[in-house]
Amino acid sequence: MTTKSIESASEVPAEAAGTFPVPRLDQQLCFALYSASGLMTKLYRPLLDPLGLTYPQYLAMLALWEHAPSTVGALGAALGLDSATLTPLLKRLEAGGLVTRRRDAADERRVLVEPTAKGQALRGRVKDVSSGLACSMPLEPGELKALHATVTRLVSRLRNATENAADCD
Amino acid sequence: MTTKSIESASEVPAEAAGTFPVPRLDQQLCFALYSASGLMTKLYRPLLDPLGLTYPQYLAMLALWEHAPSTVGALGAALGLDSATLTPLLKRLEAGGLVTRRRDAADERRVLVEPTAKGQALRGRVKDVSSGLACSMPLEPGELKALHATVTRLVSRLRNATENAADCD
DNA sequence: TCCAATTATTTTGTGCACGATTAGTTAGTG
DNA sequence: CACTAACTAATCGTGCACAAAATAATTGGA
Repeated sequence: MTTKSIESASEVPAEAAGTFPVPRLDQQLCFALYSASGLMTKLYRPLLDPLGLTYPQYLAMLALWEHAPSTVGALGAALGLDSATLTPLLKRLEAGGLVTRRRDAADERRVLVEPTAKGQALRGRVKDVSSGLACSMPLEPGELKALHATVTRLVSRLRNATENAADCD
Repeated sequence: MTTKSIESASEVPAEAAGTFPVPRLDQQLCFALYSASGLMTKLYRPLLDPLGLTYPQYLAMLALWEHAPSTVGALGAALGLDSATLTPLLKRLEAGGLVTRRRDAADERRVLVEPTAKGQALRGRVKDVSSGLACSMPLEPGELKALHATVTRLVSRLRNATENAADCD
């Protein structure tokens, strides 16, 4: 593992104050998560393409299949997305005939989103996505479960951290 | 709320009658990784803003501090990014005076990227980013280390899976 | 020498994501 | 009855990401 000492050999001309110990890319958890997320999206792409969905659109449909009708705000809270991201995404889903968007009669500020019949029909084809993916998951079941639990815990705590936004400055 | 919290460890029989058992959002590892990655980026933002860096730009600088000069292709391999993504990103770093881009004299096809003095100077201020972040990391050290190891293994295997692209169809 | 294949970068088009801003609705106050 | 405050969604500008096509230089033959 120790591939050190090649780095400082010649190319970097040794700053006056000396080179600071910068965190290495492969030691950063954030980079590992960033890479894993990107690769998962790439893994989903060929499965979602025939369904006419992008990965975030797939997540939105999952949330709507679980609970509908749903307001844009509630959907954003479930997915961790801003309304500025969600609105155009939902408009594309609406353009594809998968969801409907309508003002809530009781509170005209809200917009209710709901799968159409076509959107519901997509539900059956999603099983193939999950099963096709499970077979590509290159971890043992127990390991995978533990990973999911840990990441979920991390997410729930990061949510607090980013909300408070001034924990330790 | 308590709709059957069993994950149905084997296959799904219920072909008929309407609603198919769609995977729940909070049971999806991919969604957990997606959320974690997004939240990490959000957590970094206030720390990187004063440095004039976005999160992907920060990753690129980390890679360049480790090894420079570097070709665009090598950088893309290290970060898992396409050159079509990297080129405009590097141009913005160049516009900010943090890196230089020049053709390789030995092989005019390549473009070499290297931090400027200003880019090197940023190195010292990055320590604050790491330390500021470590304090917000809401996991125990051991747990964090295990998580990093598992995600790293997942990433390396996903890389193969996405390259081969036809493991189990 | 010239031409085809290879390699690397850039461009184009589509979509995701966020911060900041704007507009409209609802509710609470004087 | 305005008038204000809080809330919801939409809009604008910037930046990230990828696939596919276009561009450019190098290399390897015939």
